[in-house]
Amino acid sequence: MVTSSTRGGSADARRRRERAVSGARRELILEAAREAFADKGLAGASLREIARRAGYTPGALYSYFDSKEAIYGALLGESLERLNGAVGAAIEGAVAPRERLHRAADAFYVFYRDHPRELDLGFYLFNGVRPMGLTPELNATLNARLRDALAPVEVALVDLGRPPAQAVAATTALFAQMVGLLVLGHTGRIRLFGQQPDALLADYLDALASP
Amino acid sequence: MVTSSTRGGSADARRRRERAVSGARRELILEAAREAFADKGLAGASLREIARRAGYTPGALYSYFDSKEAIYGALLGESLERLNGAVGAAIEGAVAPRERLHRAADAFYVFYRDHPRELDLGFYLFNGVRPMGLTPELNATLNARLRDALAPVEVALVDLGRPPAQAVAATTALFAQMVGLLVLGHTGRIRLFGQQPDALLADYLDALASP
Amino acid sequence: MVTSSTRGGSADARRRRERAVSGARRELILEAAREAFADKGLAGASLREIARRAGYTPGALYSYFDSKEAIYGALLGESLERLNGAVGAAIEGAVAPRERLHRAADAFYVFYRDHPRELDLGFYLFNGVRPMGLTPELNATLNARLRDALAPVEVALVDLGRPPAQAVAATTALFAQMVGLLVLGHTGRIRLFGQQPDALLADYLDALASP
Amino acid sequence: MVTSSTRGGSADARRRRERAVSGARRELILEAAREAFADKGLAGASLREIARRAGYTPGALYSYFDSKEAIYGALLGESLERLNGAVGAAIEGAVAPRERLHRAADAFYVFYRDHPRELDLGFYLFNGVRPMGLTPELNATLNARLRDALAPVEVALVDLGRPPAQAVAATTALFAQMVGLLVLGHTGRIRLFGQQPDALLADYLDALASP
DNA sequence: CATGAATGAGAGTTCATTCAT
DNA sequence: GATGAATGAACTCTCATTCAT
Repeated sequence: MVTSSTRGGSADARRRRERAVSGARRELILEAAREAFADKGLAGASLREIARRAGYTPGALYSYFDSKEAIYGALLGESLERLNGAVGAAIEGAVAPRERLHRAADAFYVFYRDHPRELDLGFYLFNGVRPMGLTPELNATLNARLRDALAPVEVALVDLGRPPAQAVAATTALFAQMVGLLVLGHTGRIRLFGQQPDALLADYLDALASP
Repeated sequence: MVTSSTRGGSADARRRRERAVSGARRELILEAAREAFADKGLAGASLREIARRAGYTPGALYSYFDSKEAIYGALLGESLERLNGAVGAAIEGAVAPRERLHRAADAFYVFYRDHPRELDLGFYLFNGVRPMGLTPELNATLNARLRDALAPVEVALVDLGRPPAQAVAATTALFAQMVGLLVLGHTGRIRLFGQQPDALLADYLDALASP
Repeated sequence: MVTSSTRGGSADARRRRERAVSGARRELILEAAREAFADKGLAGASLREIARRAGYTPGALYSYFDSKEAIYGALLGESLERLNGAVGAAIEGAVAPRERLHRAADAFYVFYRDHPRELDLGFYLFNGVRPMGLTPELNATLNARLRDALAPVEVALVDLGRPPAQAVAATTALFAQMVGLLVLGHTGRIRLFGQQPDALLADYLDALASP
Repeated sequence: MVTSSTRGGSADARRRRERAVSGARRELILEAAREAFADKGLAGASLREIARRAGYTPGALYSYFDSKEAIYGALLGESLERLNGAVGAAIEGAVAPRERLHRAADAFYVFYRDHPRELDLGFYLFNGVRPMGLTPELNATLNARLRDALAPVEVALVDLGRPPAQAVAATTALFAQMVGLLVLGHTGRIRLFGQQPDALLADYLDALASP
């Protein structure tokens, strides 16, 4: 592109370049936050700890984020992107609705089973009635991306012949089932009953897909 | 001995009185803790806050509990007692297994739906792999009381003709379903799908009870 | 004794009996304090810890001692008694002044080398210019017993022909030498120089006893 | 690069200035700590007290030191520097070994006689077997500086014709003698014997220097 | 004599955030 | 944009001591 290749003088180009650099550094901070969460969980992911891992002083992060909660929010955003990516990749090439259903649900479940801290993050930010520290816009975006991640399940159910109203109800119930299994699995409560969350989910999906 | 029994068991009586008073004050502290949890959640229920609400100096609480976690543990213990009471009362007089199943599950669900902080408490104390400040004995007790609260469901399923192995798996799955619905309801996530957790649970139970 | 065997009624006898019992319990507390000191040092020998080891509640100790410092003072008193006992036993039967000198000094040194906490105790109580929490009477007693413990050294030096003024100066210098070796040994500082406190003391005593 | 050097090394200068200011404030804190020690001793020199005297909030000190023990360590480090300075200044220009011996030992002794809290500090930080909150590096440095302060004594003894092994033993013994005199002088124990620590040290040195 | 409870002060440490430079 | 410093509040917990019972 001409504009960007004309050397430097353009205020426009400079602005764009700066934004790109800034975005990269934002990513760097989020990466540090992700590692902090994975290593030490919510309580350990203090702003200081994140800054330390990112190679910054605490104050510097306020150039990129308005507050600690905002970092958490951005991190949750990225997490949801990865979730959608995982679900999308899982159903790629799956033609049969039954298979799509299984693959989509499995991808969703496995994503959180293998990254339990990202589930914590969502719970933390939506603790109590209203989200904490998130702008309404970000909140809406996050909600939409969550719905997106479950949409393939709903579509598959419709393709399996379920009426739309029933499909959305069944999707919601499956969502609840998965969240419940994840939480109980994560806290070790499920061992109380000598059960395996993975097997229980498989049973649930079998029942869901059968006519 | 004659002397001590003729003197009216005064030392005995005093000891009994003191224990009762002490127990009442312990309750008072737990009540304050419960309120602190309800008002401000886990993060807000600091030792200072609990002491303030109970009308005590922070240090005074250490006459009754060994640590903050011990208060949490006691609180969870009481919560589980109330849960068991609620479930027990609900199935009182219910003869038909199907009705017992519905009533027991409903009581469990409603208990946490109406006291969401007590669900948080349980999650907090069993965060990560190992419980935090709880003695192994208390931990075992808490686990047992949780199983107790779900036992009526399991029994009803057996009475409905399910083989034992299937009954316990179904109970666990129901547990997960309820926890999922509670968490999603509590964080408002379920509104995303335009669903009502209560209705979804009813559907789940209907399916579970049908042959 | 008649008085004490005539059953109970006498107020005198009762007073005496009570004092004996009280003294025994005082001893019990001091024993607990000694153990606490030996196990955990000055910082760990809190009033609570001492009470716990003695099988009492903290408040109960105030029936026997006016303050924590008073317990420390009494403990130091007992320590000095044992010190005098050790020194006395060491010189028993020693005729030659030179041998008495060696034995007395060695007993003194070994006592504190093997019970370093009791040296700490003395330093603690006389930290700063004036003793803390000790009555002047107790302070005078403790000082006198300390002098007593070193008196055999002084006597031996006189018996070796030293003029009195020189004997007391030499005793004081030996005292300082022993304290210095004990402190440096206890804190490991003496290892810096690759020396052994015991050997250094032996050299010092040899020089002292030679004409 | 031309640009950065023509612009006067402003970033460099700034960095240098900031480091100097920071160092000065560190000194200010250490000065406050020193005063707190002098006024109230080890027990009274709490982090809060030090911060108060320095005009800081308690938390602010953590910008300069990692822990309370680290402040103590730095303070001891400075103390040992001053000690070395005092000893070094004292032997400046002293040619005769005998005079060097006297001057070096006197300087060492007088330093601690006039600043008894700094002796306490050293004892505190090397309490028990292992140093408390000090890094091994700092510990090694402190040990080395202590040896340095006594090295002139050892050298003078060698210059007086003592074999090396005897010189180090004699230095250690002198060290112990001085520490003993200081401790006994500081706690007033030496008055018990009607002696003056300064005179006793003079006697000791005379004996040490004589053939 | 002894208890159990309570006080009030204080311990060291961590936190998110702000702001001059 | 980034630092380094600082705030101010909060954290859990421990202490010696007191006192009604």
